Amino acid sequence: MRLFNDQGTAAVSTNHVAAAAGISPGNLYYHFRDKEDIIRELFERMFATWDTVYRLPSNRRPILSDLDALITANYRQIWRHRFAYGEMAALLRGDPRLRTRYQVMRRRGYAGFKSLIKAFAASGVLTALPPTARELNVLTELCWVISEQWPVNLELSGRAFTANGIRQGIALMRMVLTPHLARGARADPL
Amino acid sequence: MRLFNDQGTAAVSTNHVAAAAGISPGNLYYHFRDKEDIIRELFERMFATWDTVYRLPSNRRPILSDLDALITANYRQIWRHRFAYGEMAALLRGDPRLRTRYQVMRRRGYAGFKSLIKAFAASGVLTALPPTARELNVLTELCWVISEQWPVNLELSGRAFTANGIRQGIALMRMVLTPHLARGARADPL
DNA sequence: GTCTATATAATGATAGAC
DNA sequence: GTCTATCATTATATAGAC
Repeated sequence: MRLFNDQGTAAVSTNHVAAAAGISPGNLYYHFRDKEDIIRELFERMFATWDTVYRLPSNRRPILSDLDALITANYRQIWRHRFAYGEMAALLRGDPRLRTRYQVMRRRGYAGFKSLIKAFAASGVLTALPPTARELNVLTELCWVISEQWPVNLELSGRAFTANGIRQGIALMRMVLTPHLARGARADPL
Repeated sequence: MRLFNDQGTAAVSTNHVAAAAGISPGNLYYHFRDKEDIIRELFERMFATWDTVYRLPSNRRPILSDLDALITANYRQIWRHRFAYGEMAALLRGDPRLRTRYQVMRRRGYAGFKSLIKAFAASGVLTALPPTARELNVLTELCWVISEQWPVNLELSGRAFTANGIRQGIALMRMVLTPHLARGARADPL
């Protein structure tokens, strides 16, 4: 994953992976059927983290700072797997099996995202959610796109993924959500 | 560009490009130094279109429908060059020269984006722009990320880039801009 | 400018010993 | 499970004739 994150999947050969892992190419092919299989495994590990990352405190009602924490955790998560998000379209185009799998997990993730938004609404953090289901979908989609793309976008612009970069990303998400925030919460400092 | 859009740059060899162009591989290398050079040329053609696409009517004040038209034109433009946006990070990582060039053009494009937003504010379409320069930057960045990523995102989710897909993209951009729209303009149907 | 032919190198992947 | 050795294929890129 480190190699893929740093150089992109196309620039990293199976020989490189084997060398970095400290094993022989032959041994690598004992553990993985082919290169696509390695990438699929990395995707699965990524999917597996989704359930734990996008989770609210179970012992109390979520508050605004939970929202910030969630956004931050999300960005870190995406950054950790940036090889995937930086060339997702190319990866999915080349591997139909991975594409199907991603789209299934994406739908699940999207539903989870919407649940989170609704949970923040129920707890009074977001008091002015869009009235129609359709608009709520648009809002969810908006959050999804920004979540998924902001860390890579940061890299593209030449900036680094630092605390400051994350802060800028939170500002973006806040600008989307502010019109839906409870009145008292809006003044919360970044 | 068609091959790259359909299969991704890594999956398309120079031999494929030559065959699709109806010339020999040797001839292709007479016209282009190497594969990166081909990609750089495609990027340059893309950059060249930016000035013509992101442009307001010169003979009158821009109105709300101009904003929608601009967003639509933008999405179409991105879609036409989706090979670039679908694997931008990987492409820039592998070609420092391209990275530098992209970042220069990106800064220029970002400044143009901000000018457009200000022009819509000056003409009364956007009446409630964020008060501080900092917030205006966040809004601009937000529009930029969505512009750049929505068409590819549409593809990733399994949807097609059709009139309907574009309409959904406009809805996204509208949700970002609505809090800043003039009151009378908000009721405008999609 | 365009071609054919080819050099060179790397890649993904396998065979088979241990 | 791990290795060495190697294969077949493919890709980029060049040489040189026309």
